[in-house]
Amino acid sequence: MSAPPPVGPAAVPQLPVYLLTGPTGTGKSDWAIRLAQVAPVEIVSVDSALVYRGLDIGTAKPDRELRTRLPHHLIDICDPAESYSAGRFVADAMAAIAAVHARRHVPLLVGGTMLYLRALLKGLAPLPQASAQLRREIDERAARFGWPALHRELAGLDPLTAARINPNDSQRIQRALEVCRATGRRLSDLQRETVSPLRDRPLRAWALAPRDRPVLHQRLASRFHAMMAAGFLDEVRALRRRGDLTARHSSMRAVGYRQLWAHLEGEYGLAEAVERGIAATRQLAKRQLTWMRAETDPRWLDPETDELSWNRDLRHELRELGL
RNA sequence: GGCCAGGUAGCUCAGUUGGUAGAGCAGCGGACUGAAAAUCCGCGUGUCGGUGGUUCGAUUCCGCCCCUGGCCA
Repeated sequence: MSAPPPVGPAAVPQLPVYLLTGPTGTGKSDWAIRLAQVAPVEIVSVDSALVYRGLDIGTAKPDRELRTRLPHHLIDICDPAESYSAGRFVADAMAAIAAVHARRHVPLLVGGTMLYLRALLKGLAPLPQASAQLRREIDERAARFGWPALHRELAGLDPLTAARINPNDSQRIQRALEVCRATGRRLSDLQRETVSPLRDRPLRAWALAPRDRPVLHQRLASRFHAMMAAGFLDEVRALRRRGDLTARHSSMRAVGYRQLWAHLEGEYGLAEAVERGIAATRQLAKRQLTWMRAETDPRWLDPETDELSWNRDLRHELRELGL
Protein backbone atom coordinates (compact mmCIF):
# COMPACT_ATOMS: atom_id res chain seq x y z
CA MET A 1 0.00 0.00 0.00
CA SER A 2 1.60 3.30 -1.04
CA ALA A 3 1.19 6.48 0.96
CA PRO A 4 -1.77 8.65 -0.01
CA PRO A 5 -0.87 11.60 -2.20
CA PRO A 6 -0.32 14.77 -0.22
CA VAL A 7 -3.12 17.31 -0.13
CA GLY A 8 -3.18 21.06 0.29
CA PRO A 9 -0.30 23.39 -0.54
CA ALA A 10 2.19 20.55 -0.30
CA ALA A 11 0.57 18.94 -3.34
CA VAL A 12 1.77 21.80 -5.57
CA PRO A 13 5.12 20.71 -7.01
CA GLN A 14 7.80 22.81 -5.37
CA LEU A 15 9.90 24.89 -7.68
CA PRO A 16 13.61 24.61 -6.92
CA VAL A 17 15.95 27.09 -5.31
CA TYR A 18 19.37 27.56 -6.85
CA LEU A 19 22.43 28.66 -4.93
CA LEU A 20 25.67 30.06 -6.31
CA THR A 21 28.15 30.72 -3.54
CA GLY A 22 31.92 31.09 -3.26
CA PRO A 23 34.46 33.37 -1.65
CA THR A 24 34.50 37.07 -2.41
CA GLY A 25 35.85 38.25 -5.73
CA THR A 26 35.41 35.11 -7.80
CA GLY A 27 32.78 36.43 -10.19
CA LYS A 28 29.58 34.93 -8.75
CA SER A 29 27.56 38.03 -9.58
CA ASP A 30 28.78 38.10 -13.17
CA TRP A 31 27.81 34.48 -13.71
CA ALA A 32 24.42 35.06 -12.14
CA ILE A 33 23.76 38.17 -14.22
CA ARG A 34 24.63 36.42 -17.46
CA LEU A 35 22.34 33.54 -16.56
CA ALA A 36 19.50 35.84 -15.54
CA GLN A 37 19.73 37.57 -18.92
CA VAL A 38 18.83 34.36 -20.73
CA ALA A 39 16.86 32.26 -18.24
CA PRO A 40 13.81 32.66 -15.98
CA VAL A 41 15.83 33.12 -12.80
CA GLU A 42 15.89 36.06 -10.39
CA ILE A 43 18.91 36.92 -8.32
CA VAL A 44 18.49 36.93 -4.54
CA SER A 45 21.57 38.42 -2.91
CA VAL A 46 23.00 36.65 0.16
CA ASP A 47 25.35 39.39 1.22
CA SER A 48 25.54 41.32 4.46
CA ALA A 49 27.20 44.36 2.84
CA LEU A 50 25.17 44.69 -0.37
CA VAL A 51 22.09 45.34 1.76
CA TYR A 52 23.42 48.79 2.70
CA ARG A 53 22.57 51.81 0.58
CA GLY A 54 25.58 53.94 -0.30
CA LEU A 55 28.07 51.09 -0.03
CA ASP A 56 28.59 50.61 -3.74
CA ILE A 57 32.18 50.64 -4.96
CA GLY A 58 33.68 48.80 -2.00
CA THR A 59 31.06 46.07 -2.15
CA ALA A 60 31.35 45.64 -5.93
CA LYS A 61 27.60 46.22 -6.10
CA PRO A 62 25.99 45.70 -9.52
CA ASP A 63 25.14 49.14 -10.83
CA ARG A 64 21.68 50.65 -10.73
CA GLU A 65 21.15 50.51 -14.48
CA LEU A 66 21.78 46.77 -14.50
CA ARG A 67 19.52 46.25 -11.52
CA THR A 68 16.62 48.04 -13.16
CA ARG A 69 16.96 45.75 -16.17
CA LEU A 70 17.45 42.55 -14.17
CA PRO A 71 15.64 41.75 -10.95
CA HIS A 72 17.98 41.75 -7.95
CA HIS A 73 16.56 41.15 -4.49
CA LEU A 74 17.92 42.18 -1.08
CA ILE A 75 20.28 44.88 -2.33
CA ASP A 76 20.04 48.47 -1.00
CA ILE A 77 17.38 47.58 1.55
CA CYS A 78 18.97 49.03 4.67
CA ASP A 79 20.41 52.36 5.76
CA PRO A 80 24.07 52.11 6.86
CA ALA A 81 23.18 53.66 10.22
CA GLU A 82 21.00 50.64 10.98
CA SER A 83 22.20 47.11 11.59
CA TYR A 84 20.90 44.46 9.27
CA SER A 85 20.80 40.95 10.72
CA ALA A 86 20.57 37.25 9.99
CA GLY A 87 17.02 37.27 11.29
CA ARG A 88 15.93 40.03 8.96
CA PHE A 89 17.70 38.26 6.13
CA VAL A 90 15.79 35.01 6.61
CA ALA A 91 12.45 36.83 6.62
CA ASP A 92 13.38 38.98 3.62
CA ALA A 93 14.81 36.05 1.69
CA MET A 94 11.76 33.86 2.30
CA ALA A 95 9.52 36.67 1.07
CA ALA A 96 11.68 37.17 -2.01
CA ILE A 97 11.74 33.44 -2.78
CA ALA A 98 7.96 33.23 -2.48
CA ALA A 99 7.52 36.23 -4.78
CA VAL A 100 9.88 34.80 -7.38
CA HIS A 101 8.18 31.42 -7.27
CA ALA A 102 4.80 33.10 -7.64
CA ARG A 103 6.05 34.47 -10.98
CA ARG A 104 7.02 30.93 -12.01
CA HIS A 105 10.68 31.96 -11.87
CA VAL A 106 13.47 30.25 -10.01
CA PRO A 107 15.32 32.17 -7.29
CA LEU A 108 19.10 32.11 -7.67
CA LEU A 109 20.68 32.78 -4.31
CA VAL A 110 24.00 34.51 -4.94
CA GLY A 111 26.47 35.42 -2.26
CA GLY A 112 28.97 34.44 0.36
CA THR A 113 27.59 35.56 3.71
CA MET A 114 27.62 32.08 5.09
CA LEU A 115 25.81 32.76 8.36
CA TYR A 116 22.87 34.12 6.39
CA LEU A 117 22.96 31.15 4.09
CA ARG A 118 23.06 28.71 6.94
CA ALA A 119 20.25 30.52 8.71
CA LEU A 120 18.13 30.25 5.59
CA LEU A 121 18.96 26.62 4.80
CA LYS A 122 19.13 25.16 8.30
CA GLY A 123 17.05 27.62 10.22
CA LEU A 124 17.28 30.03 13.07
CA ALA A 125 16.01 29.50 16.61
CA PRO A 126 13.16 31.74 17.80
CA LEU A 127 15.45 34.26 19.43
CA PRO A 128 14.83 37.90 20.28
CA GLN A 129 16.35 40.56 18.10
CA ALA A 130 19.22 42.66 19.33
CA SER A 131 18.50 45.11 22.11
CA ALA A 132 20.63 48.23 21.98
CA GLN A 133 19.96 48.91 25.64
CA LEU A 134 20.95 45.43 26.86
CA ARG A 135 24.07 45.50 24.71
CA ARG A 136 25.06 48.87 26.12
CA GLU A 137 24.69 47.57 29.66
CA ILE A 138 26.72 44.46 28.87
CA ASP A 139 29.42 46.53 27.17
CA GLU A 140 29.71 48.73 30.23
CA ARG A 141 30.17 45.77 32.52
CA ALA A 142 32.68 44.22 30.11
CA ALA A 143 34.70 47.44 30.19
CA ARG A 144 34.81 47.25 34.00
CA PHE A 145 35.27 43.53 34.60
CA GLY A 146 36.48 42.10 31.30
CA TRP A 147 34.84 39.57 28.99
CA PRO A 148 36.19 36.52 30.85
CA ALA A 149 34.20 37.68 33.91
CA LEU A 150 31.03 37.90 31.83
CA HIS A 151 31.87 34.50 30.41
CA ARG A 152 31.92 33.10 33.97
CA GLU A 153 28.57 34.75 34.58
CA LEU A 154 27.23 33.08 31.45
CA ALA A 155 28.56 29.73 32.68
CA GLY A 156 26.20 30.08 35.65
CA LEU A 157 23.20 30.90 33.48
CA ASP A 158 23.79 28.68 30.45
CA PRO A 159 26.64 26.22 30.98
CA LEU A 160 26.24 24.52 27.60
CA THR A 161 26.56 27.76 25.67
CA ALA A 162 29.43 29.01 27.84
CA ALA A 163 31.30 25.78 27.25
CA ARG A 164 31.41 26.28 23.51
CA ILE A 165 32.24 30.00 23.56
CA ASN A 166 35.74 31.25 24.19
CA PRO A 167 36.13 33.62 27.20
CA ASN A 168 37.42 36.32 24.83
CA ASP A 169 34.66 36.02 22.24
CA SER A 170 32.97 39.28 23.17
CA GLN A 171 30.32 39.15 20.52
CA ARG A 172 29.00 35.68 21.35
CA ILE A 173 29.18 36.18 25.12
CA GLN A 174 27.21 39.36 24.72
CA ARG A 175 24.58 37.73 22.54
CA ALA A 176 24.13 34.76 24.87
CA LEU A 177 23.73 37.03 27.90
CA GLU A 178 21.36 39.25 25.96
CA VAL A 179 19.17 36.27 25.06
CA CYS A 180 19.08 35.06 28.66
CA ARG A 181 18.21 38.49 29.95
CA ALA A 182 15.56 39.22 27.33
CA THR A 183 13.78 35.86 27.45
CA GLY A 184 14.65 34.35 30.81
CA ARG A 185 15.61 31.22 28.89
CA ARG A 186 18.91 29.69 27.88
CA LEU A 187 20.24 30.13 24.37
CA SER A 188 21.14 26.43 24.30
CA ASP A 189 17.49 25.51 25.03
CA LEU A 190 16.07 27.92 22.48
CA GLN A 191 18.42 26.61 19.82
CA ARG A 192 16.79 23.19 20.05
CA GLU A 193 13.72 24.75 18.50
CA THR A 194 15.53 25.58 15.28
CA VAL A 195 13.52 24.77 12.16
CA SER A 196 14.67 25.15 8.59
CA PRO A 197 12.46 27.63 6.73
CA LEU A 198 13.36 26.08 3.39
CA ARG A 199 12.87 22.52 4.65
CA ASP A 200 12.12 20.25 1.70
CA ARG A 201 12.41 22.83 -1.07
CA PRO A 202 14.65 21.28 -3.76
CA LEU A 203 17.99 23.03 -3.57
CA ARG A 204 20.82 22.91 -6.06
CA ALA A 205 24.10 24.39 -4.90
CA TRP A 206 27.29 25.40 -6.69
CA ALA A 207 30.40 27.08 -5.35
CA LEU A 208 32.83 29.11 -7.39
CA ALA A 209 36.45 29.08 -6.30
CA PRO A 210 39.82 29.24 -8.06
CA ARG A 211 41.80 26.04 -7.80
CA ASP A 212 44.73 27.61 -6.02
CA ARG A 213 44.98 30.27 -3.41
CA PRO A 214 47.60 32.52 -5.09
CA VAL A 215 45.25 32.97 -8.04
CA LEU A 216 42.48 34.08 -5.68
CA HIS A 217 44.85 36.41 -3.81
CA GLN A 218 45.96 38.00 -7.06
CA ARG A 219 42.35 38.59 -8.10
CA LEU A 220 41.49 40.13 -4.74
CA ALA A 221 44.45 42.53 -4.82
CA SER A 222 43.77 43.76 -8.32
CA ARG A 223 40.08 44.13 -7.57
CA PHE A 224 40.83 46.27 -4.52
CA HIS A 225 43.14 48.49 -6.56
CA ALA A 226 40.44 48.81 -9.20
CA MET A 227 37.99 49.90 -6.50
CA MET A 228 40.45 52.58 -5.37
CA ALA A 229 40.79 53.80 -8.95
CA ALA A 230 36.98 53.91 -9.19
CA GLY A 231 36.66 56.30 -6.25
CA PHE A 232 36.32 54.04 -3.21
CA LEU A 233 37.98 56.61 -0.96
CA ASP A 234 35.53 59.32 -2.04
CA GLU A 235 32.66 56.96 -1.31
CA VAL A 236 33.93 56.49 2.26
CA ARG A 237 34.47 60.25 2.60
CA ALA A 238 30.86 60.82 1.59
CA LEU A 239 29.64 58.29 4.15
CA ARG A 240 31.70 60.05 6.83
CA ARG A 241 30.30 63.42 5.83
CA ARG A 242 26.80 62.22 6.73
CA GLY A 243 27.86 62.74 10.32
CA ASP A 244 25.70 60.00 11.82
CA LEU A 245 28.00 57.06 11.06
CA THR A 246 30.89 55.84 13.21
CA ALA A 247 33.54 53.18 12.99
CA ARG A 248 31.35 51.09 15.31
CA HIS A 249 28.44 50.77 12.88
CA SER A 250 28.41 47.33 11.34
CA SER A 251 28.18 48.80 7.85
CA MET A 252 31.45 50.66 8.48
CA ARG A 253 33.15 47.51 9.74
CA ALA A 254 32.92 45.97 6.29
CA VAL A 255 36.14 45.03 4.56
CA GLY A 256 37.77 48.07 2.98
CA TYR A 257 35.39 50.55 4.57
CA ARG A 258 36.89 49.90 7.98
CA GLN A 259 40.47 50.46 6.78
CA LEU A 260 39.69 53.55 4.67
CA TRP A 261 37.70 54.99 7.55
CA ALA A 262 40.67 54.49 9.88
CA HIS A 263 42.91 56.16 7.32
CA LEU A 264 40.58 59.17 7.17
CA GLU A 265 40.73 59.27 10.97
CA GLY A 266 44.51 59.60 10.60
CA GLU A 267 45.38 56.19 12.00
CA TYR A 268 47.65 55.32 9.07
CA GLY A 269 48.57 56.33 5.52
CA LEU A 270 46.63 55.50 2.41
CA ALA A 271 49.10 52.91 1.12
CA GLU A 272 48.90 51.08 4.42
CA ALA A 273 45.10 51.28 4.43
CA VAL A 274 45.03 49.68 1.00
CA GLU A 275 47.40 46.90 2.07
CA ARG A 276 45.34 46.26 5.20
CA GLY A 277 42.16 46.28 3.16
CA ILE A 278 43.54 43.70 0.76
CA ALA A 279 44.69 41.52 3.67
CA ALA A 280 41.24 41.79 5.25
CA THR A 281 39.72 40.69 1.94
CA ARG A 282 41.99 37.63 1.83
CA GLN A 283 41.03 36.77 5.40
CA LEU A 284 37.37 37.09 4.55
CA ALA A 285 37.77 34.76 1.59
CA LYS A 286 39.57 32.24 3.77
CA ARG A 287 36.78 32.22 6.38
CA GLN A 288 34.20 31.84 3.64
CA LEU A 289 36.06 28.82 2.28
CA THR A 290 36.14 27.31 5.77
CA TRP A 291 32.34 27.58 5.94
CA MET A 292 31.94 26.14 2.48
CA ARG A 293 34.07 23.12 3.23
CA ALA A 294 32.24 22.44 6.48
CA GLU A 295 28.65 23.37 5.86
CA THR A 296 27.42 23.18 2.33
CA ASP A 297 27.89 20.38 -0.11
CA PRO A 298 28.09 22.31 -3.34
CA ARG A 299 29.40 21.29 -6.70
CA TRP A 300 32.70 23.16 -7.01
CA LEU A 301 33.23 25.13 -10.19
CA ASP A 302 36.27 26.90 -11.59
CA PRO A 303 35.79 30.59 -12.46
CA GLU A 304 38.05 30.29 -15.48
CA THR A 305 36.62 27.28 -17.24
CA ASP A 306 33.18 26.20 -16.06
CA GLU A 307 30.78 29.04 -16.77
CA LEU A 308 29.54 28.01 -20.19
CA SER A 309 28.59 24.47 -19.23
CA TRP A 310 27.01 25.64 -15.98
CA ASN A 311 24.96 28.22 -17.82
CA ARG A 312 23.91 25.76 -20.54
CA ASP A 313 23.02 22.97 -18.11
CA LEU A 314 20.85 25.26 -16.03
CA ARG A 315 18.97 26.60 -19.02
CA HIS A 316 18.32 23.02 -20.07
CA GLU A 317 17.12 22.09 -16.62
CA LEU A 318 14.76 25.07 -16.48
CA ARG A 319 13.23 24.08 -19.83
CA GLU A 320 12.67 20.58 -18.49
CA LEU A 321 10.77 22.13 -15.60
CA GLY A 322 8.55 23.86 -18.14
CA LEU A 323 9.74 27.35 -17.20
C1' G B 1 87.94 55.39 -2.02
C1' G B 2 87.61 56.28 3.78
C1' C B 3 84.55 56.18 8.22
C1' C B 4 79.96 54.76 10.64
C1' A B 5 75.35 51.93 11.08
C1' G B 6 72.87 47.73 9.56
C1' G B 7 72.04 42.63 6.90
C1' U B 8 67.89 37.21 11.63
C1' A B 9 60.63 34.26 9.20
C1' G B 10 56.96 36.78 3.37
C1' C B 11 57.38 42.19 6.02
C1' U B 12 59.00 45.27 10.40
C1' C B 13 62.18 44.08 14.12
C1' A B 14 63.89 41.66 19.08
C1' G B 15 67.51 38.23 20.86
C1' U B 16 71.42 34.71 21.90
C1' U B 17 77.50 36.91 28.46
C1' G B 18 79.08 30.95 22.40
C1' G B 19 74.87 25.31 23.27
C1' U B 20 71.30 25.94 15.75
C1' A B 21 66.29 31.63 17.70
C1' G B 22 60.97 34.76 18.94
C1' A B 23 57.35 38.95 18.77
C1' G B 24 53.86 41.89 15.89
C1' C B 25 51.83 41.92 11.10
C1' A B 26 51.10 38.77 6.81
C1' G B 27 50.04 33.45 5.84
C1' C B 28 47.70 28.54 6.93
C1' G B 29 43.89 25.54 9.58
C1' G B 30 39.44 25.77 12.58
C1' A B 31 34.88 27.58 15.23
C1' C B 32 30.40 30.05 14.06
C1' U B 33 22.12 30.74 15.57
C1' G B 34 19.47 38.44 14.67
C1' A B 35 26.78 42.89 14.35
C1' A B 36 28.93 37.66 10.36
C1' A B 37 32.71 41.75 5.09
C1' A B 38 31.55 40.43 12.39
C1' U B 39 33.83 37.93 16.56
C1' C B 40 37.09 34.34 18.33
C1' C B 41 40.63 29.90 18.71
C1' G B 42 45.04 27.14 17.13
C1' C B 43 49.74 26.71 14.13
C1' G B 44 56.41 29.60 13.52
C1' U B 45 56.73 28.78 8.13
C1' G B 46 64.37 30.26 9.24
C1' U B 47 71.36 28.27 5.12
C1' C B 48 70.44 34.07 11.56
C1' G B 49 74.25 37.90 4.06
C1' G B 50 78.76 34.78 2.20
C1' U B 51 83.35 32.69 3.32
C1' G B 52 87.67 31.47 6.26
C1' G B 53 89.47 31.28 11.40
C1' U B 54 89.28 30.51 16.96
C1' U B 55 86.34 26.74 19.71
C1' C B 56 84.08 20.34 21.84
C1' G B 57 80.43 23.65 19.60
C1' A B 58 79.75 30.03 15.90
C1' U B 59 73.74 32.98 14.11
C1' U B 60 76.69 35.09 18.40
C1' C B 61 83.83 36.27 18.82
C1' C B 62 87.85 37.60 14.94
C1' G B 63 89.52 38.34 9.58
C1' C B 64 88.17 39.00 4.58
C1' C B 65 84.31 39.59 0.94
C1' C B 66 79.27 41.00 -0.76
C1' C B 67 74.85 44.05 -0.19
C1' U B 68 71.92 48.41 1.85
C1' G B 69 71.68 53.27 4.13
C1' G B 70 74.22 57.62 6.05
C1' C B 71 78.43 60.89 6.55
C1' C B 72 83.26 62.41 4.56
C1' A B 73 86.09 62.70 0.14
